[in-house]
Amino acid sequence: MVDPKETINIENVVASTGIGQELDLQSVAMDLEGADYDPEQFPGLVYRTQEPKSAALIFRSGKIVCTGAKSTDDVHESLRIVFDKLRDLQIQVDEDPEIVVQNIVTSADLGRNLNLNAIAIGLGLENIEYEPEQFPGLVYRLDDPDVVALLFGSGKLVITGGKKPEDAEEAVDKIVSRLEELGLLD
Amino acid sequence: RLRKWQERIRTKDAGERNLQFALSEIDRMASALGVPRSVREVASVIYRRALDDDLIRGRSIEGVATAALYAACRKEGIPRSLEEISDVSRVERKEIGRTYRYISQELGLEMEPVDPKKYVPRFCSELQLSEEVQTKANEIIEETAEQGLLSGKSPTGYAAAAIYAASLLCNEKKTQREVADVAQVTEVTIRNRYQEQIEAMGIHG
DNA sequence: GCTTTAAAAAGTAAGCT
DNA sequence: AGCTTACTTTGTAAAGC
Repeated sequence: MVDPKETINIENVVASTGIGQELDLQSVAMDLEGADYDPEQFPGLVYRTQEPKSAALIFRSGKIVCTGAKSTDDVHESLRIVFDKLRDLQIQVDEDPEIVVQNIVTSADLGRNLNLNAIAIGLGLENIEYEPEQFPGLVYRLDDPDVVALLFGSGKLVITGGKKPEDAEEAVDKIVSRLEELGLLD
Repeated sequence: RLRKWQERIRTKDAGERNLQFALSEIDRMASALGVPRSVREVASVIYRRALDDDLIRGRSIEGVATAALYAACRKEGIPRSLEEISDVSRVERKEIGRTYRYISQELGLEMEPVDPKKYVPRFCSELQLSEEVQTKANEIIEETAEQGLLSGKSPTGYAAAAIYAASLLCNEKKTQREVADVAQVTEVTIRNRYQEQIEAMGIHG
């Protein structure tokens, strides 16, 4: 039996940072190739990096949100590219802006099909949300780590809301042992 | 503090005044759906509880009333799909679903997933199918669900496929389109669920 | 509460050939 | 009958309405 922990894959990392300088997004939009800026629709300017692939939301305040990266290293690499692009436009950017990971989305595979109906009852209807008419996944909120898991009939799952990769590992471990003690993983 | 107290009284009074409207809306929708009086009463109780727990803030009265009715139908064992419910409500399906999940969580309704078999009598009756077909459809649902085929699937689509399969097996054939129309699902969904079900049942369609 | 961005899971749906 | 595209769910920051 493959340890479900070994199947964990980081699918998306969201992080925030700031250059410590206010920006004139109108002029940045003019000079930065590929920038999408529509202040009527959303106050942030969207800039996409190709390698690593990510999307940066740049705000007037100088704060930046980076999303879509596949690892925390990719987040740093993507933001390094964004910082350099801004410096190319003669914009002052702090030396090493603090980058804070806000959310990590992970997928994993328990390796066997799940009876979501039985799991809903077993985990307790008050602890889960399972409405297959609206969404095929069962929503399970954990307290520690503070993450949300989406369990599917195929045995695959998604863990989101974590701030570090270990959160997903702990979550998978707890979910596996909980399902095992309920006799729902056989 | 006095201001907050006054505000609470004001919103409570407003809620009580709107209660009349909410209850009449529940009555109107329940009539349109043709559900028994017991369901309207359960829906009214759920709405009142939502009002008492201040769950209506930031939501429309009609949305909470509709969600309460949806929950009541399920609690009473005669579920209506969100599609059917939205047909008699002015609130869109997505909002009804969201509001239902919210009040269900907050009020601790502990709603069990809908059993597809609950749709069989009504859908079969609308299709003028015999008791034999209903029994067969229930068998298909029961057996395939036990094999784990139900996880993540919509109850209406699941029931529709079993009814379609049963109508074929009992020589009372209904087309996928006919079944799809009463269940408000697509023929594609019936086809997909049907294939899985007959394979699990060991039937060669 | 909404707006925007990203990604996964799996089911459902709609449009086109 | 496929194939493609797109929407449902979860979490998260940002600024502004």
